[in-house]
Amino acid sequence: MAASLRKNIEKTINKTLSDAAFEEFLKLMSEKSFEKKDLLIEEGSVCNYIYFIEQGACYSYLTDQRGEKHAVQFALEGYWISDLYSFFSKAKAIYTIETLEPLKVLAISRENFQKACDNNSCFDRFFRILIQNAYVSVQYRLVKTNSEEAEKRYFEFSKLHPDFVQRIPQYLIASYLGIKPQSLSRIRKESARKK
Amino acid sequence: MAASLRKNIEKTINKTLSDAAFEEFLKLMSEKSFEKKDLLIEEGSVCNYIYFIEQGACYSYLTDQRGEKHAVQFALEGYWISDLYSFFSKAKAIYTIETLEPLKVLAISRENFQKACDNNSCFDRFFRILIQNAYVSVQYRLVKTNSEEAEKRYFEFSKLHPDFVQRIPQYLIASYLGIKPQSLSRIRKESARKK
DNA sequence: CGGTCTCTTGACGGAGTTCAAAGCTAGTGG
DNA sequence: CCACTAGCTTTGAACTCCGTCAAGAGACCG
Repeated sequence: MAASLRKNIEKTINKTLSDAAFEEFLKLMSEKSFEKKDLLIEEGSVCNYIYFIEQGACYSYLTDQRGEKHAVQFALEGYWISDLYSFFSKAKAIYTIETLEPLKVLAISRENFQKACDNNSCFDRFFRILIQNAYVSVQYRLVKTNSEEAEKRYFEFSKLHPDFVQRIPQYLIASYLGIKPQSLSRIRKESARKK
Repeated sequence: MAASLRKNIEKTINKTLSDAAFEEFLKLMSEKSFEKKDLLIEEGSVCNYIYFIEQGACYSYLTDQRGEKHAVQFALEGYWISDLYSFFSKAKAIYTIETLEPLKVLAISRENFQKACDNNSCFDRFFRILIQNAYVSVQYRLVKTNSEEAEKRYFEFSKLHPDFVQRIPQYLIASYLGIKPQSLSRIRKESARKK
């Protein structure tokens, strides 16, 4: 049970956990299930959990003043997702997290997160590395958004995340890339023509 | 000495450090000075330090295939800067860090970073929070880049970072915002007209 | 003061948006 | 199991924001 979580942690900190240490951590997490289109977090409410995806797919987005949604992150099996600012500061979340498929997650609350880190400092390290990887990749995405055209960004994305392209609707991928669905459709059409 | 660093750490982890703990940490850092236009890290070489800015200003950028530079981060007094991916993985850096003014920094090497975290787990926590804050703000910048027009991004930026607007050349701010200097000039002209 | 770097301004062009409408697809209920 | 609907994708035409090219004005430094 929760083998994927254990693997995820051990791979991240690059060392094995004792059975006891892992069991202790796992006790601090609760399993939850969601239907398709359910919200894990809603903008405006406080985000009390960090989620590890066991099965299914979801994504986070920001809603702008005109009511348009802008995809921020996708999460499939083995990914973590949350609104970290809200989680750590208890401020209102600015992002909403919505499922794309029926979802099974392991959730850790703020209090239990604190406990986990206090019990065993390797979890401070684990979350540091997790967030560090997320930071590095978001920073890269930002600089690419500022320096590359949409077409190139799309091909880099589909090379890096073929699984996302399979399972996530095109209009959300467009949003994630910072373009409109019409534009992505044209990019794909044009690239099909070339070949 | 290094009071600003101590304040920075204590504010971040939200508790005071013992003199001994801080001294121990400080011993792991070395003070370095740079002239204006010096490079702290160069794209293609391995980044071996994380830098804490004591005095001066610098910024990181990515150079694209056409040789154009894209500003990624600015750092003034009290900020930390590095190429984290290169630092942690020992891979070649993709960013260059260049001073904008004569610079005084405290630098921590990879080995000493490891020691600091091993000696005192509050540094694992410190760097987790530091990177977490950076992550939250870069993610926000990205979604704003994808959802707001350049004019609005510029005003949000100048409201949030009036000190940057004072000390950093306009063409670099433009680059940071993902637009050309000409466009930023026109945005500023237009806003002056309105008032 | 001369040269280089930065900022401004103008005219034009192009990547991506907007608006609109028509296919297409998948999920739902009869 | 099929029909219907809602949501997704595609396509076209006009438009817009920002980029590109070019040139000149201003600022800074040796």
